[in-house]
Amino acid sequence: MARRSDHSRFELKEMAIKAACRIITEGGLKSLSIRRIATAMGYTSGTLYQLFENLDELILEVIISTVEDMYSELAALKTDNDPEANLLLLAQGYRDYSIVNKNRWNAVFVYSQPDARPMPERYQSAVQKLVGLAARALEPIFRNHDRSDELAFQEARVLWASLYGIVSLDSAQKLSNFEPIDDIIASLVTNYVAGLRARQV
Amino acid sequence: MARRSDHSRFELKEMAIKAACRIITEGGLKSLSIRRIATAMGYTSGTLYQLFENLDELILEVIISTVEDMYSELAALKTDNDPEANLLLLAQGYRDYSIVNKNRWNAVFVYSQPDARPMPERYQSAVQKLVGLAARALEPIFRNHDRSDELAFQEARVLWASLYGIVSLDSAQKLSNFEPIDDIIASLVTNYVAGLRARQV
DNA sequence: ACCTGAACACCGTTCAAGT
DNA sequence: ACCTGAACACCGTTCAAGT
Repeated sequence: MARRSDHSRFELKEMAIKAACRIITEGGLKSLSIRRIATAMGYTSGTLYQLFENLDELILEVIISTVEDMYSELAALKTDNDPEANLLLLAQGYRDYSIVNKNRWNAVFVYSQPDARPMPERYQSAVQKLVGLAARALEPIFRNHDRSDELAFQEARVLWASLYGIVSLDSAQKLSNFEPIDDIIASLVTNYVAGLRARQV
Repeated sequence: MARRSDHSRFELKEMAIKAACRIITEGGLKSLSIRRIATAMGYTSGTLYQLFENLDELILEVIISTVEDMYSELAALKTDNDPEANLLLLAQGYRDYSIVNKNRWNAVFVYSQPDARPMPERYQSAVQKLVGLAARALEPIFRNHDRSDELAFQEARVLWASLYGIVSLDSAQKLSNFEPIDDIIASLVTNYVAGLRARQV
């Protein structure tokens, strides 16, 4: 072997990320390993270290592409003029995606940078785009403000983080599940929006 | 060696859980291993399999005791008569605990049962007690209802899950942190309570 | 009965050696 | 330059063997 050059560096990276994605989809993040990815690609583990710093960097790529993938699903949803209805639509889309792509989305929940470093810029901007969808839905509420977009984005971030908590607890079955998750999500959105409205007067 | 009986089965379990707790506190969940716990106890790894089914069961004990520990901290907080002020107090306590006991609380976030099984009863009831604190704070809002305690508990669960999302995203630095976490928490509590109030009329 | 330690089947990561 | 595969230092888990 050695010196095959069947694929460009770029192609190899793509192959690795795709293989990792498939392994996570099938067996969850815990089942992922460098050796397994290498085998799935038809290479050996050493090769992966020429493409990525380490396993964490590779996982990060899967995470980011998953967030981006969710964005394109949510962005395609038909929108409503009413902020509450719009947000409910987005939240249901979020929940649907996290159920259909359970293992992949769970990886997004569980992954964290080694040594408590912050998540990289590329991840942040992928999330930013998702939060932006909620922000646009909220904007009508802040019509009378001069900085309506900024305010909407702040509140959208709160809703995003809250939804993240609800869905992640539900997915790990960490919330005694007497109530269906849809009711919990509806409760969050309805009350939060009602609160924003009440405080705008 | 072999056959020492220096400690009862119960003592050994306690020792193992305490050792695991210390290792997690110092190096995070990732640094925990059966072998490391065994060494810290002065035993070998085989012994731990007479005390616990596997590593997951041992981690679960640490998780539960951490949730219980947080409960006793939050339960000791002095309470206010106003629901909003009371909830803010609890939420700040939650945040404080998660920062002071960062690695331990992070383990609570990250841990999930193998094979997607639900979390066991003991964990659920430990969480239940925590949610109960928020439920009691909310009750004045539902005074006029016949099932005020049930309603309060449902809404408390929504707030609990949302707070969980905010703190976990912040702890992993997954939320572009332009806003301080205290503002995000305040925004959640204020708007949610305002919404509940507005919808009670 | 209690505990050990070797054994098995895995890991992530590095790097000299081959083409 | 590209890729391999052995090597290192770890894993979780099992279980025959010792006292």
